[in-house]
Amino acid sequence: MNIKHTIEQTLEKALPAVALAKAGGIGNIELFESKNPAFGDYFTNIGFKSENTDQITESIINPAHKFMCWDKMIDRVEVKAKGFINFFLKEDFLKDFINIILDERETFGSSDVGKGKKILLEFVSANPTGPLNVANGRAAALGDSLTRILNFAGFKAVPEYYIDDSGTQIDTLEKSISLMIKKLKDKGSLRAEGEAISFPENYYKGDYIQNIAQEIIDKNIKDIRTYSLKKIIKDQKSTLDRFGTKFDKWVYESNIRESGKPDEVIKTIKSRNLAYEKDGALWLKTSQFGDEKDRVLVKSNGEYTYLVPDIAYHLNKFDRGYQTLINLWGPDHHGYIPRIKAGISASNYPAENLKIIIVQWVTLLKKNRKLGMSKRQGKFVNLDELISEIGKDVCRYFFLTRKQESHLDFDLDLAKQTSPQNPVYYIQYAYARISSIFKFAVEQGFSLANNTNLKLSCGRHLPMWEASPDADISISRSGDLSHLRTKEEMLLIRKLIHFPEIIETCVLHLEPHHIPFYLQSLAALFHNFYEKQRVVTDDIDLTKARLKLVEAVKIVLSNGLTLLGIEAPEKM
RNA sequence: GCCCCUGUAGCUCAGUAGGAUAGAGCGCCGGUUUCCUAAACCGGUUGUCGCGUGUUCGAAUCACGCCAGGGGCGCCA
Repeated sequence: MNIKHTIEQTLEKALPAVALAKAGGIGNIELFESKNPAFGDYFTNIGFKSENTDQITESIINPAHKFMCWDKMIDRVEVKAKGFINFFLKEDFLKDFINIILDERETFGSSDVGKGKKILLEFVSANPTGPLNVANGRAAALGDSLTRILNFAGFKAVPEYYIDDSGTQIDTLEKSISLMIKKLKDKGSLRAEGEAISFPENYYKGDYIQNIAQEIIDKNIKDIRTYSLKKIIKDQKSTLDRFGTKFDKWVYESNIRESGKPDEVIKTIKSRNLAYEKDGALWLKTSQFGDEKDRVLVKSNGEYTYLVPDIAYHLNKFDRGYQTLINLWGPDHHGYIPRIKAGISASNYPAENLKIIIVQWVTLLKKNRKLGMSKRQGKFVNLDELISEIGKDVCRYFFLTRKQESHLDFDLDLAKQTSPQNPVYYIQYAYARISSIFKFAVEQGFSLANNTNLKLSCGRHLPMWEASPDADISISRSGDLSHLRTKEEMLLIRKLIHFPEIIETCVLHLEPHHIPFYLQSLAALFHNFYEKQRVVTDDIDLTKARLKLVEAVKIVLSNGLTLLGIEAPEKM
C-alpha cells in the first residue's frame, strides 16, 4: 500500500471541480515527505502553483470533503506557512500499518504500475577478450538490481547479455594467444621469461592470455580461436554467477549474423532510400535522424561494420515482443547512441522505445594513483579479484549506492581497510539482530504460526506470529499495536511506511541507489530503538506488539536487500 | 574545436523532476556492555553546495557564461 498515492488520489477526488478548473493547469496534486515533523508526515506545495492559493487551500482543508479512508488516515491538515499544506497521519493508522506490512510480506513495496509490460535489459555485454573488470561489475550490479526492481513494480523485465564474438577484436585475441603460444614454446614454456616478450601495441596482454596459451599447449588444442572464446566466456559467466547476477539469455553476435537478419536490415534501409554509396562503401543517412554525420554500414571491402548486426540485434529484441529496451552502456559508447537509434528508425522500428543508460567509469585508486582500465595492457582489476578481496555484498553495495552517472572513485586499499565498517554490514546486522530477537522470544515461550521452527537457514519468508497453545503469551494476529507509543517506535513506523514510495522513485528514474540509503536509515532507527527498548520483556502485551513491529522491519529490510541482490543473514 | 558526464563536510557520496533550518557513511575527539548480537548506541567536530550572472514567492536543484576533472568524436568494436 502506498500512502502517498492514496492521499493524492483522495485529494483529487475531494477537490471540487470548480476549484480545480479555476486553478487552471496546476496539474496533479503532488505530495512530498516532510523532513520536519512540525510539518506533518506529508506536505503539498500546490498552493504555490495556483493563483488562488487561498481557495485551493480552503478546499483541501475543508472538513466537508473528508470521506473514504480519510477519517481513518488523516489526523489533521495544517497550514503553517502560506502555500504549504501539511498532512498529519493518525497514530492509530500508523500503528495499524504494521498489519498491512505483515499481510503483504514479501510483496510489500511491490506494485502493478508496470502492468506486465515486457522490458528487455541488456547490460555488461563485455567483449569476450578478457576477464570482466570493475566497470563491468558496476553495470552488472545496476542492471541486475534494476531488473529486480522493475519486476517488483509489475513489469516483465528480462536481463540479457550480448556476446560480440566476431569482428576484429576477436582476430586480435586469436593473434595474441597464438603469439603467446609461440613464445611459450620457444622459451620452453617458462612463464617468467614469457613475460619479457614484447607484444605489438594493440595485442591483448595480461596473465589470462598466458594461462589460456598454456592450456592450449598442454591440451594440444587445434582450434585456438574457439577454445579461447569458450574459455573466456565461461570465466565471465562464472564471475557473474559469483556476483549473484543472472541472465536469462546470452545472445551471440555470430548467431545474429547467421540468422540473415543483417542482410534484411541492409535491404530494408536501401528500399527506404536511406542509404547511399560513396567511396565504395554503403552509408546510412544517420544525419537525417540527428546524428552529426552519416555512418558506414558496409565497408568498401564488402564487410559489415558492427553497426549492422547491432541494428539487427535490436530489431530482433523488438521482434521478440519487448516493448521497451533498456541498455546499460559505458561512457565510451555515448557517441554511438544517435547511430544505433538512427539505424532502428531507418528500419522502421520505434527507436524512442530504446532507452540507453550511460554508466560512468569506475576509477581505481591504488596508493593514491589512478589505475588505467585498459584491457589490452592487462592493467585492470578483475571483478573476480575484487569479489575475493571485499566480498560480493560489500562490492554490490558499493556500486549500488552511487547514481549511475556519477564517476566513481574506487580506492581499493580503503575498500579493503574499511570493509568491516561498510554500511552494508550495518543493515545486515539489523536483520540478524531481529532474527536473534525472534529466537530469544521463542525460547521465552512465544510461538510462531505455520512453522515448527524459525527456518534460520532460509528465513527470508518469515512466519507470522500467532496464537500458541499457551494462550497467555501468544501473539494473536490482531495483536494490540496500541501498546506502541514511544518515540523510537513511532519513528520506525514512520520510516516503514515510505518503503513503497522509495521503490516508486527507483522505478521512475531507473535508479536503484535510493534503496540502500533508505535501508541504512531504517537500520539506524532500528538500532536506536533496540538500544533503548527491549522487545522481549515480562510485559506480554507490549512484547507481542513489539515483535510485530520488528517483524515488519525485518520484512522491509529483506525486501530491500533482495532488490539489491544482497544477502540477509540470520546470524552474523 | 564539438558532444556527454561530474564538481556538495578532511575522504567517498545522497539530496525524491525548484520547496520550509543543507544530509549520510567513513575519519577525528569523548562516553556507554549484570539484560533480546558492542559489526551497536550516545554526545561532539566539519560546508563561500566549483565561480559569476539571470529566471521567481523560493535555487545545491532551472538557463546562460566561465573554471576544473573524466570520457567520446574511425570504412575499430
